[in-house]
Amino acid sequence: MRKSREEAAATRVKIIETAARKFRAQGIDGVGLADLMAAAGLTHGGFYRHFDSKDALVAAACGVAATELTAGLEKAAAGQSPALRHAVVAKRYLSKAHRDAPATGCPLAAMGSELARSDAPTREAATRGFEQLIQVWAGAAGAEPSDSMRAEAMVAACALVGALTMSRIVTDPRMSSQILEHMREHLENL
Amino acid sequence: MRKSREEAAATRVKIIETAARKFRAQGIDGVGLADLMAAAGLTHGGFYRHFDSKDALVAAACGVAATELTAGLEKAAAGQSPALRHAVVAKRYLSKAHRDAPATGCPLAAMGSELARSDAPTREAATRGFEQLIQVWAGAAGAEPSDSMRAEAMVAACALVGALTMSRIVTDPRMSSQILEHMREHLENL
DNA sequence: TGTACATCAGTGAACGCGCGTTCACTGATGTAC
DNA sequence: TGTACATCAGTGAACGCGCGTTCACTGATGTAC
Repeated sequence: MRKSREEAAATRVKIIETAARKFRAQGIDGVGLADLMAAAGLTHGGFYRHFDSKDALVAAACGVAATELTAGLEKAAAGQSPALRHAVVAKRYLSKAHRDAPATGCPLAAMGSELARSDAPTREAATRGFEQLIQVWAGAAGAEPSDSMRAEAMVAACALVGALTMSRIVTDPRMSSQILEHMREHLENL
Repeated sequence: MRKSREEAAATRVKIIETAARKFRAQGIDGVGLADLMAAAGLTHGGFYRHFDSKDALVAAACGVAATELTAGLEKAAAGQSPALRHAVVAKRYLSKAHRDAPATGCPLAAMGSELARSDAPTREAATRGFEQLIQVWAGAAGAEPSDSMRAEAMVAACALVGALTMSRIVTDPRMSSQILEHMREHLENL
């Protein structure tokens, strides 16, 4: 039953991407490895051929999720003037579509409080993801941003994560929409 | 072994306050009922004399945690001018002491992503807590705030939650401090 | 006020269940000659 | 290029463990007369 190196590499990717989706949708503790492997089309026994532990997978999944998110935002914002860039990123990140699809959205918002309690490799992956989000806001593809631009981008990134998280918690649909809209206006006029 | 009504009421409070601390420190899924009841000085069998389920306790604990937080902030901010009020609330909420003591801090930051996946009663308790935080920022003890003041307070509350959450995730201590400081400056100059 | 009895707060053992992890096994892949 | 053997990706059963919840039981509290 041995698979070729190529197939094994593809399996690994499949596991990570399945995990990235399921952890965001159901939380880290909410997903069992047997569940997860079945969703990836495998049995759970083979898991440890690819990862040392569940925690190691969490770190990998968090990294992939963050990179996919920021790549999508960067693509949408590429080539825009600084002001428009902020508008584009805020509109996309603070959309109802993003709020209603945590499985494919920002891992910092979908798993934030769980990440704060995770082990060092996972928090490092999350930190890199946050750094990427800051870069997207600052638009610093090439050049180093100034201190004040970087400070502003850090603030904006936190505000994005906080607003999306709160829009998902709140039970009143009207209030949920208002959170997204008000934060969007605030960040566009920054 | 029956206890008096007073004693039973005190036990209930003890369970809720123990839960409020432990859920914030270890996450909702990270705390078992046996653990929790032992921490409250009881055996786990008696839990269901007080609550229908773990979920019911989560909702109660979330409500108590939010009320204690906002009462503390309101007390510190009481009687201040609007501008100073924001400075006082931001300084306290975005302090390293708060960051390093999630067990006694804001439940929205400590359990945010888990709350987003919780049942309706818990999310309603969290929503009321968020509303309280908005009121504290707006300083609307008596009067109804204007639409724009309420919008600003909503934005500020989200930004507070997001910044505290991110400051706990990030592995670089310098960056963690910067998140708190930059958000504080941003909100003070709002 | 005193007595008889029902109530129920808290105990501790037990329930089925799913968790993360381990392991013997299979057989196709990869390697050495 | 062909053969012999080692490797290892994936299977499926099993491990001990802690989970939320249930239950028979104890005995002090609360109630009815």
